Amino acid sequence: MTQTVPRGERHEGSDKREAILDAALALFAERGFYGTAVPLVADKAKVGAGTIYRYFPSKEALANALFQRHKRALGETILRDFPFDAPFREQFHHFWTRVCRYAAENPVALQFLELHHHTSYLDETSRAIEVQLLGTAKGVIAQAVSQQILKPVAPELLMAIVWGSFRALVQGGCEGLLRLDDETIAQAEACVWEALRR
Amino acid sequence: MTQTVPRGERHEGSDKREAILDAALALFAERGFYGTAVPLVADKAKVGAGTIYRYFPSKEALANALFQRHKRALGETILRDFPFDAPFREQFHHFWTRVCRYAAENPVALQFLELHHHTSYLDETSRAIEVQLLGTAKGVIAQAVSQQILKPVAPELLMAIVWGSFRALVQGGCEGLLRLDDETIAQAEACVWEALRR
Amino acid sequence: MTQTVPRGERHEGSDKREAILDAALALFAERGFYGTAVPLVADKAKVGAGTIYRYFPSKEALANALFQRHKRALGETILRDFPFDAPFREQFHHFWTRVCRYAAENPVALQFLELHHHTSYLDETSRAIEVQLLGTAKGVIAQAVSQQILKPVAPELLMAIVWGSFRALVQGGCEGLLRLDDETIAQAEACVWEALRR
Amino acid sequence: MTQTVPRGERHEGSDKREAILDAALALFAERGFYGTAVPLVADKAKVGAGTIYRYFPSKEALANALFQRHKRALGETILRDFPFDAPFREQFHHFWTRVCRYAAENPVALQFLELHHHTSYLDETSRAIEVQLLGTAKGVIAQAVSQQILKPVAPELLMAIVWGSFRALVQGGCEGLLRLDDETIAQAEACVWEALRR
DNA sequence: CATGAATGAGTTTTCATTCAT
DNA sequence: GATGAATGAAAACTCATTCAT
Repeated sequence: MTQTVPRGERHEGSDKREAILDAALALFAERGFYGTAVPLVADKAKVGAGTIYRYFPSKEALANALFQRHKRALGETILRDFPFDAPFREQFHHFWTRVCRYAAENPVALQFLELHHHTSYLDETSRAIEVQLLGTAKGVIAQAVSQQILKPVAPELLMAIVWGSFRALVQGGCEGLLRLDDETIAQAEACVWEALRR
Repeated sequence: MTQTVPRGERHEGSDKREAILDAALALFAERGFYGTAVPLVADKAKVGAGTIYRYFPSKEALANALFQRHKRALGETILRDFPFDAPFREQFHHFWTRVCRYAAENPVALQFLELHHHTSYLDETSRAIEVQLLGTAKGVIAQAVSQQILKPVAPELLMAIVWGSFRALVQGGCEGLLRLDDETIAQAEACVWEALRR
Repeated sequence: MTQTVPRGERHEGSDKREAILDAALALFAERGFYGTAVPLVADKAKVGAGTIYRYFPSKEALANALFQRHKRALGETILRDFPFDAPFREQFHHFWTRVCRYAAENPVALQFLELHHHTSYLDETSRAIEVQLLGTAKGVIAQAVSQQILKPVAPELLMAIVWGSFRALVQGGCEGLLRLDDETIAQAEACVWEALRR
Repeated sequence: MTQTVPRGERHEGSDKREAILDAALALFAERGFYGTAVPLVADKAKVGAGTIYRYFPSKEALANALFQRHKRALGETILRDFPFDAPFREQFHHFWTRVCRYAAENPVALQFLELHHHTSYLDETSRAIEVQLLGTAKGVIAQAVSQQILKPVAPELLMAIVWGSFRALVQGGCEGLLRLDDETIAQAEACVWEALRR
């Protein structure tokens, strides 16, 4: 019995914990937070209902752990190797490619992250992560606007177009209307770029 | 007892029914379907909890009535005087202006219509309305694509950009990041049009 | 159907509320707070489990309402017509007679009031009532001590003897070892008085 | 592995068993039987939750072991060297001194023994010990009554005064209102004796 | 018709007990 | 033997729905 688990990891990397997070992700994404009963998560994760409470103090805490995990992963996906010094066109390409590839590989996570009503159960930490990412994005966009690379409109408007298009793409992908293959991603990038650029 | 109600409308136009629908709209939009308790709707509508069940057979039915009412209104807003024979650019202008104005006037309705998890409680009728609107839109777009007015990509992709941008705009408006005034609407139209056009 | 309930009493005097309080009193007295499940109270009160929560926001609140009601009643029993200006012997007689008669008529209430572990769920109001009664008692006793009517020992010691004897009497009554008839009450008074008096 | 355990004691004298009993005593006394979770006992005893079940078949059994241990100890404290042939006054002195000293040294044990709701989980053995002690006491008292040393009232009444006063004293001690020093014990004895004696 | 008190099935959460390690 | 993670039955509490008034 060769144990592949090297460190003294109690909870963080536990099998059950992962199973619970995965089950919760799928169910929350499909049915929403309030529409998902805890025993349903337990069943899907193949653990007892009580077990969930050994890993998370409450249903809310579970949702927050989930949100933070995936929001952080998304943030890292975008920011890893981000070409801060390259021209904005290239920055946008980086962003779009990464974010779409992430969505293609984790469609459910995206679906979950973009749920409404996060507000009612997300804690400070979760909100802080969100705010920070948005702030970074806004900074980059605002700079490009002032450099007359992008259309002379409010950065928030451009961000809405970019992120709204992306979200709709992902949702279309989940509903089977669209496939998020490389070609579609590239086409979408070209379209959205036209919306942004001066 | 002088009845001011002229026609045989028992329920359709009743004050209470309207109050219930309004209250439910606000609450569903804010807290979601599962996050909203029926007695809360009753309180906000200033009727007894039981009264809701005189107008709607169930909470689900209430949500469906709400969905259908506002989806239909949105559809009519778009389709009334729709310039089917005008050039696509003008059609898009018509669509965008109408839909944005509707959103500016009924932000909560839009918020509600775009909730996730409608799927779990919407009935056939509600889904049919949705599908029909989407079908019409897709037809118009596909035609414009084949006329080489729009970029040579899947109509679904273009629709995602249009509707996704619109949704994000509305949400930005609701969150106070953006104001949906005429100038913003016009700017957004110009941006999105660039995304679409060949 | 002659309604004897004249005023617009919603909750305070409601039948169900009374039934719940009575059921809870009996069960808490018999099995303790933590040993009594809410549905058990509901069953005994012949109401649905949910109904309890229409009258009391929580199990704790129910226990507090119960405690305050009976502690107040006990306090009033003692203090009504209390002969503040009479000699202490007469004051003691008043106290002992009243308190024993109250116990004979409400043995379960007494049993409940003297439960351990009230501390963990009683709120400020409940505690305040308790403290006030004890304060009054201590004042009266301390005065009698300083008048050399009672033994020259700490008032707390005398109070412990009085109240401890009384409690044990009541408990003996509940367990069927003792009957709290007038003769027993008088005998006990005589005994305890000897413990107190100089 | 040098075993320091001399006799064949597997369980009886084990360190862990003692730790569990001590932890349970403190927690049961403070929070009651139903208010105390087994894992809490395990934590306080610094053993695994499962370990408790190696020493006691159930939570109830643990409570019974605890009750029997301390009730027996109390009984032995009273009965060791009990002057059965001495005059009753001396017997009472012996009893009162021993019992108060025991309480001063083991306040928590006393607090536990006098908990309500023992009834719901105590077994036959536990009850038998209680009954036997009470029987002995009653015998001694009844004899003194018939010898016209004590007031001509029911022995149960006198016992209630003695034991009730004692309990209240101990409780006052636990709550910090009273200190169970030798002087207080002596004063209390004098007071209670006046209550008893003819 | 309108009501809102009443309900019990369902929700989140706890905990005595078990069992693989 | 000892452990503590795992569990499911049961706890406290909520809420969609009904029904007597």
